[in-house]
Amino acid sequence: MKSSDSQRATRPARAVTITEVATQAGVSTASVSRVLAGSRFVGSRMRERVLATVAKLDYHPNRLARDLRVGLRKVIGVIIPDLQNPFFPEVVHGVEAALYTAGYTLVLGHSGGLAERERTHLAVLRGEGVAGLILIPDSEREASYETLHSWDIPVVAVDRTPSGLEVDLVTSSNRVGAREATSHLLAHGYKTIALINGQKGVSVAQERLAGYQEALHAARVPLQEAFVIHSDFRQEGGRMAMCRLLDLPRPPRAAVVANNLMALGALQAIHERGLRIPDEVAIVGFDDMPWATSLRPPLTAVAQPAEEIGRTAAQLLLERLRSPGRLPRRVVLPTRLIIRASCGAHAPTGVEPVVVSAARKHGQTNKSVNSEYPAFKPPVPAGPGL
Amino acid sequence: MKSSDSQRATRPARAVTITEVATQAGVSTASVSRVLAGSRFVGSRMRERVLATVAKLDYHPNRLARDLRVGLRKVIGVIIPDLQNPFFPEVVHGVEAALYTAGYTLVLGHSGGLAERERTHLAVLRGEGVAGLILIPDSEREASYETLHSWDIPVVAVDRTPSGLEVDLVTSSNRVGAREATSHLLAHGYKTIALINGQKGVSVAQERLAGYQEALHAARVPLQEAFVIHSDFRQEGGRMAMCRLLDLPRPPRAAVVANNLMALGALQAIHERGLRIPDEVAIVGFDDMPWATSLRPPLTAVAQPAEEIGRTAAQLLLERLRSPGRLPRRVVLPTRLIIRASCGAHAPTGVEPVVVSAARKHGQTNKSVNSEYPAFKPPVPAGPGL
DNA sequence: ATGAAAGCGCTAACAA
DNA sequence: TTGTTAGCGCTTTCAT
Repeated sequence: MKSSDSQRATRPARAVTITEVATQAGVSTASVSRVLAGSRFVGSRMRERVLATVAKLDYHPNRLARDLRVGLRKVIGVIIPDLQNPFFPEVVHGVEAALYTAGYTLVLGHSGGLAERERTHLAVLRGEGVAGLILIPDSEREASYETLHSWDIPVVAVDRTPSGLEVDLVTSSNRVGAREATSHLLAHGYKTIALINGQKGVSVAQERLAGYQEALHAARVPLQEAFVIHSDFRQEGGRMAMCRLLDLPRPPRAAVVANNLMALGALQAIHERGLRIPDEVAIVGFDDMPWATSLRPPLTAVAQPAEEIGRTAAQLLLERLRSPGRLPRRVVLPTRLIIRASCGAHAPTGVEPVVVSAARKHGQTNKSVNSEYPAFKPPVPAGPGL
Repeated sequence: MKSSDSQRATRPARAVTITEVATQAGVSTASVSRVLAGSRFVGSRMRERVLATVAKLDYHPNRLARDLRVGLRKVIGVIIPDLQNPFFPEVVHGVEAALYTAGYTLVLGHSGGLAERERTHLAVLRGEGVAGLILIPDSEREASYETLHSWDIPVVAVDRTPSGLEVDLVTSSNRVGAREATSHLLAHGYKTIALINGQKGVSVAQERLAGYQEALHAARVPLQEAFVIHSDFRQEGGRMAMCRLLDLPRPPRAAVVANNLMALGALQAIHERGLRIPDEVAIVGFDDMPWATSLRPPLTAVAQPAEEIGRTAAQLLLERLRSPGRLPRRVVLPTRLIIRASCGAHAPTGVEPVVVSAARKHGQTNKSVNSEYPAFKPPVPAGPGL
């Protein structure tokens, strides 16, 4: 429209500025600014004139200029490690929802688990002057966030604990979740239960391992080293891990798999060998994903409130923006064991899964609610593993 | 560090500015700017001094100020309709990859299929002065992008055609994909094939319908109205659609399902009725998702190169940024029919799927490569539908 | 090779 | 109630 269509410039056509509006309306830029800011100190005639001109010229205020002047940006940076793992987009979804409501804009950085990319994004976000940062730390090395120290903006970490960083943190009750998953299998008579876990260094993995150990310990079942495999949170990793388990002279009769992609891989491995679930191998996964119900048998899983995690993280950030000074908080959102059929339990109703337990918010551990379990008859598995 | 830790301000601590660096180094701001810009006209002593001071002060240039001054922003806006559907995050992943390489930053907006949200994001992005826009149009009403007309920046649409908008477009060969899926089923002897599709108004849905029709027509199989269901691209929609089909007096023996979430829903419905796949109902889905191989039977699907779609979109945008003026292009990326077992075909090797055909880039239609098919014996389904 | 100074578009004192 | 003006942090002529 306003650009020379004949001889297109490389730069985008300069946009309408507040000055042009002011001139056209025959008022000062200050007045235009005031009208647009909704100041109470403007005459109604003035307001009309300005608004009309704004509409006529299709004026859009330049946020850059505004933010530069005011020294405040309503922009939040989000760094996530993996767009392939559906868990993270859901978290982002939650973040987005909260930010949108609060009028904040979201700048997304994808680290792909690469420390360097993460650093680059951090630098860019800093240059952009984002008001706050939601960080889902890279899975590899979770240290080296010294950069953040010299950078005085609120940060909230999600899902994984960045070492050496005192910030708000939102996670789900990984330990409890893993414990419940394991206990559930134990309650059904499984005695040889493997854990396919993520990288050793990652905090989620550590927590899930801890939960697994707790459950075994509580049931006085000795931990077998060979049954704990540290993989990489990805599908192929899960497949290989399960292969290794099945290659054991005395393979486990059940497995807890510590994330959704690895669970998929584990299932693959089991199918490839023609083994039946849960009769020959029982499975409890992590993350309740849309496909869980479409699998045969449907997948029992420890559900994490991904979206709520994101929303909570955003809210924490927004709060801290209002009142810095607060001490760092950690919010632990409850996981839920959703019992379907892959674990060898028969869900009472054909369709609806059984939901078991929940940790409570704000760092509390959840009490186990084993009493809520329907009294399943253990499958009494007979096979190599027993 | 530099903020008063005792009496935290609401605003973030003012960052180090170029002026401070200049003063500290005893040079002019212009020099600092030049050094940082990598100008050749700077003495080596100067450079050293500046660089040292920059490091000492931990100076990070303010991109806002820079961009305001220069009138150019290396920021691209991306608007996507649905973060729950794993297809879109993968597209974003591709976009991100390309943008990162080119040094661009990504601002993400989530419309959730809501026109108003989309408008809001558009306005914000405009205010942010993004250099370009990648738009995956809202599924509901794809019109009303008049806003974009008055806004003179390059836009590339992805996946769906925004009506009334002359912009670059990246899609996959939806028509061909749907045709191949349908033809494949026909080739295996299925004569009653349903299509579970997305909303009528959406361009992808239209294209997939067209492909479905083409295949039927080519095989001289009459189209049955009742077999074409327009759902909503979501899981529950797919489930209900499949339920409706199975409730038909003469239900179809096979179905093409036009996206991944709906396919999951359809499977659910089939399982709920205790029907066997593919013996009683054969299924070909859209989108080759990680879980396809973990389903039993593994899901035959029309794969879309989601990530490549995103990467291509970003590249198109970047190109146009360099040379506006160009005429709008549309790039059609090839789909691939990945044959597994849910369609009633037996993949030759136990594990590796058969990949059939591909449309070629840049708008060409792909030639069907039926010759590549191993000679499957049609399952000769005997049931109500035949 | 380096510095002085103008100005990007906007808001917020301060005046009037 | 409205206008004038300084200046946010940066780059970029234009001098020197």
